[in-house]
Amino acid sequence: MTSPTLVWFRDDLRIADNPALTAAAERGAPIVALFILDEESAGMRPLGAASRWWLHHSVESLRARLAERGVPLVLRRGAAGVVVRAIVRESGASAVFWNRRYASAERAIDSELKSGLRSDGLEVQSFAASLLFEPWTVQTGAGTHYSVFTPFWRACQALPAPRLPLPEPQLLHPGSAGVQRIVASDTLADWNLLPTAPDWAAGLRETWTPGEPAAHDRLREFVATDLPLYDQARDEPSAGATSLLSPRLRWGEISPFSAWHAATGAGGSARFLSELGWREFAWHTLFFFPNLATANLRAEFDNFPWPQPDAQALRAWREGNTGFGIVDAGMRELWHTGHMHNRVRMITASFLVKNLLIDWRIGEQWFWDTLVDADAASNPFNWQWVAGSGADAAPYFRIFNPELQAKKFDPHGLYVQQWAADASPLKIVDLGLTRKAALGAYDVVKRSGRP
DNA sequence: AAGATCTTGTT
DNA sequence: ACAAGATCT
Repeated sequence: MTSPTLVWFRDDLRIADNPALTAAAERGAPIVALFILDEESAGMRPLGAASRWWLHHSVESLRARLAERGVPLVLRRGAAGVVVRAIVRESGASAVFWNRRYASAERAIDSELKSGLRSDGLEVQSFAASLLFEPWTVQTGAGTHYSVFTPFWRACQALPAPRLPLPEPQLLHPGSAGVQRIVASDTLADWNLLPTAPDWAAGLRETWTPGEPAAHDRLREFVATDLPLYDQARDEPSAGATSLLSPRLRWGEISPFSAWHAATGAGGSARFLSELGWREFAWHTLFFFPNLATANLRAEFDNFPWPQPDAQALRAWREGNTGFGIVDAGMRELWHTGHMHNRVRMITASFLVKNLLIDWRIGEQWFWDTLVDADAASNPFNWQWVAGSGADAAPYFRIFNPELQAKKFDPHGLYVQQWAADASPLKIVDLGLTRKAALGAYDVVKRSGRP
């Protein structure tokens, strides 16, 4: 019996353009695939509810597709460092391959495992798969990381172009099926990832098909029909011109390399590529600032005089009952579909922080819980961008006016009509007064930064 | 990835 | 009178 190669899947729930899986296939030995639900290791952020829903269906899709190719996907729950060692023992694996992760708790787990397994004599390899540019390869002239997007993205584009995506590896080796030891697996149902009592996921089911095949279908459709109009239409939430790739990228059902080359091959859109760039920049930032979700990137924002949060206002924001059509439409779209148009994310976030004066971390946590694309880097990065506390952030005095934004980007009210036709017109705040209050609070931050 | 207001240019 | 552009916050 040949000792197998263990491929540990994490944020890369795909078969195509999966360098770890391809390298395992080339190694020739049978493959055992593993996915761990790690709710135990120190520092792991618990998945939000919408993320758990997506994960369930995406893992199910991956399991079925690997099974068709003769590769068992073992599911286990527990601290990854312990589980991987157990699976190595149980399977008799002599090599362990995975694609890299970039958040700090995950990196700590992975590097400890890599050195531990290697000193046990195993072959361990990690691969670049989830980012176009490894964070440490993008450096300023001074050898530091970037804190402003434009020079960051310029530096990325001066690096060698992103590699071509890898084709699906050949996984079925004649005679290899069934020769592996059987390794016990949880069932997905054991993990209780889906909501019950109540089952609030009907809107998610209507909206999304998780899994690699649907991700590629969407990419093809986006490139063929939406990309030509992208630059002009991406900011109109009723236009349906955005890629809808965010949850697929977050879970790695499709790689950024596939998205990059599909877009450039179709004539490209500098704007769409730069959106991929913002995703890169968010991960670049998280890599060098691991507390991005909890700490202000600009330390002077620690002096922001947040008032006691208004529980009623917060609830109205969450439920889409603020009386501002575009805010309410966005929050309802989010609740129903687990997604919100990018422009509207900025508007609703600005409203929470700058009109309700509620700490960006509270909004970030709500998005974390309700977005199917909740991403450990992009979500806190973008909240800090809106709040003004982040990297290359919106200046503190840039306060969106939701009514002007609606006039500009939803001039016919189609988006508001779609999501908030029945919303109450009663406005919970005065935009002018709350704007002044926010400017006053930011002034405190500004003055605190001076000697 | 902005808003308010002031300035300049065109009817 | 109004719009586009510059400037400050």
